[in-house]
Amino acid sequence: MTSPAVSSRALPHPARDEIRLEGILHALSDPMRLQIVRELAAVSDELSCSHFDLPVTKSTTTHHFRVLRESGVIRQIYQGTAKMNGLRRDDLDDLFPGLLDTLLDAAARQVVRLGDRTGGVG
Amino acid sequence: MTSPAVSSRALPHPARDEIRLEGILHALSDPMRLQIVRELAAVSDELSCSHFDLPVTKSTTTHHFRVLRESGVIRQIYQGTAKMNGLRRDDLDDLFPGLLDTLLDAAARQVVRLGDRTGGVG
DNA sequence: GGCGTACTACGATGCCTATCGTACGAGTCG
DNA sequence: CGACTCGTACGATAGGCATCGTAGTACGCC
Repeated sequence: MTSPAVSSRALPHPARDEIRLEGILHALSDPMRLQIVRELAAVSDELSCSHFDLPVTKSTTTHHFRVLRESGVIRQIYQGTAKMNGLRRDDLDDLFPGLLDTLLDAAARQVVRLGDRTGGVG
Repeated sequence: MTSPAVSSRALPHPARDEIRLEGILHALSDPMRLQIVRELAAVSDELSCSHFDLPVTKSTTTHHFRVLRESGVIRQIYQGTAKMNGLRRDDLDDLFPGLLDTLLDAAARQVVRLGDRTGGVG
């Protein structure tokens, strides 16, 4: 009633205090998920799941996004049929200052060093 | 000879260029291994495996140290029957500047925040 | 040589997880 | 309504991994 414009399908997110460092590290230890986070950081905006062209099926993509959400790395919101994904920068920077930027920098350095194409940012 | 004093049993370590960020994150996503790294960083020296009083058997302890070594986080050297462990600060700081310190800081903050005893440093 | 300590190697076990395929629900557009 | 797109849920599968126990190796000491 009050806000019928967007879908009200709610997605469970961990509260800020429930975010654990081990969970973040585990989530980012997967190359696919690390790439997702790099792309999200590059646009500093929200992207739909379908924006990402990952070399896995949609089922697996859903799985990876859920891992990122449940670990507290990203926030997911439905907008119609699309599900928008954004980094939880505010929460992460508050809990672990500098962690996200350092991890992103480390990932970028590795891409440069290895000449890897996993970045996909550019 | 030049250095016959210590055992020559060699342990396989990844070269600096072989160290991967994903491997580091995976290694540190385990609470036990994160605690080991925190203790090593606290003493900024080398510690034997038996120094650590982990709530697992020696077999499991060996396993965790191997994961840390094979991911490039620590260096292991035999000294007689003991096996000394030290952080690969030089390599890590060169490959990923600030990463190790940021991760250690994040871990410390979490211990303070959660009132957790997993630190064991003090 | 004999003994004790420190660590390893190997096999087993149970859980977690990355992946897939298929069937389904939610929303948009004609 | 009907069709299409986006994403989910569920089951299956294969591989990884944290853990253990036991047997064994390397080293130092007496």
